[in-house]
Amino acid sequence: MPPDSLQDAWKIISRGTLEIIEASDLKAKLASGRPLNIKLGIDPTSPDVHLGFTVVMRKLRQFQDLGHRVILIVGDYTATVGDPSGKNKTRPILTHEDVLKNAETYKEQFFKIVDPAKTKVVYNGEWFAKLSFTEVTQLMSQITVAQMLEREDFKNRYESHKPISLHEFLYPMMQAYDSVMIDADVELGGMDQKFNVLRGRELQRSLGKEPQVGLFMPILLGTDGKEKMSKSLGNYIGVNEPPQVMYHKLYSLSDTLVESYFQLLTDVPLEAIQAKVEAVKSGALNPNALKEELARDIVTQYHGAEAAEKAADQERKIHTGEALPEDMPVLTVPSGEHWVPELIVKAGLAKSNGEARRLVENGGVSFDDAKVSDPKAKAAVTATHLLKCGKRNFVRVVAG
RNA sequence: GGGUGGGUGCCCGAGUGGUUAAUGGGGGUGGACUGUAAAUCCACUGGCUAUGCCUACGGCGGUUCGAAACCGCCCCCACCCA
Repeated sequence: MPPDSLQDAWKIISRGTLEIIEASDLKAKLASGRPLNIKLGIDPTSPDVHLGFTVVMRKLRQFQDLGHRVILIVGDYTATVGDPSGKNKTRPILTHEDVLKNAETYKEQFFKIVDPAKTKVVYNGEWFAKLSFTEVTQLMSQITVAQMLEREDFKNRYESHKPISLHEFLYPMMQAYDSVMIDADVELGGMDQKFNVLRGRELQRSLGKEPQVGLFMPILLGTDGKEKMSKSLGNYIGVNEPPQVMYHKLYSLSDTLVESYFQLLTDVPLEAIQAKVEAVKSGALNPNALKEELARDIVTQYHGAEAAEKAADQERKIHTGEALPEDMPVLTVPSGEHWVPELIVKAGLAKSNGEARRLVENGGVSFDDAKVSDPKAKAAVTATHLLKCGKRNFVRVVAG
């Protein structure tokens, strides 16, 4: 590889990374000109892929575009152990069957970003199923309890008197063993994976193999701008979400996240991002405009330019009050009088009559643009009506 | 195996016989403001067409007019000792 393209490659690879251990090793590997084995291990516990996962996937794709090979390790075995990383409690152990099913859903979403032609998928049960107890023992003898307890999450749990099951100690070593088995050159992960990835490096070295490089990407914060993006926290944007939903979530993103989202989720050149952020700071650029650009870019990646355009248009209309969402949910009920809270529940806008009642009492509900303030109110459904709860929740109520 | 401290609503965490779905915080939802966001302020936050009824403080029994609180047994967690 000629030196200038090597430099370009480095620029692409290092974009957005938090840490590369060791950068010099990676440069050497890249300079060798051979296709590298880029490892990503997944533990398909939740099959819904959100933008947080795509940070790493995009990086994989960049490696592929530079001629390298991705090895996706589906942790069918490790998932039954449960990665303790970043958790303050023991994860539930999945059945093997669940894992395989989740893996399929995961792969489908994974290949929206990563090129399947340059990807090898392996299940780590392939080797772990054959490992003897003696071999496991030998593997575990490579690390001490004190070393394990240095790891942030274990330490915290230990100190705060939360349980740590002994089997959780197996996980980092299993992940390390994966690297050995596939001759990983680079392993990608979030910073929460640092400990595990470094174990892989150590293990390879002690077995006389070329150690892998750890490439760590930042954890993408969720739409609230506080916690990491996660489904259970409800601050996620799923790659399978419809364009309108995706657009809206991105558009209502916390201001503080715009720069990092651009950096980690788009290919907009870093200098250009910087310039835009400066422009917003100086007041030359409306922050909304920048968010709009972000939302459009990302929605385009998953749904195409046309869908993004449409979503942008819809979003704008909704906010200016010009129009209602096009595809709002429809609730069909027999014509006649209906207790409003009941309609709200049926429409899925509240979980219980009590909650719906409270919505009404709080003044968040309107029926055909008339505010409903009496929780006992009934609405006459005769044709097609508009039920609104809060600013953005609309339901078409149709007599039928 | 022995000892100690614990298990409370979505989460954290008060409460130790008696108005009460159960202080407070977080989170969530609605409203005001705004830029859609943030910050701030206000309201709501177990279920039930409901001035009442039901379900709730690890589980099951018991004491009592009355228990989340007292007693017994059991389950679970952490720590210390072995």
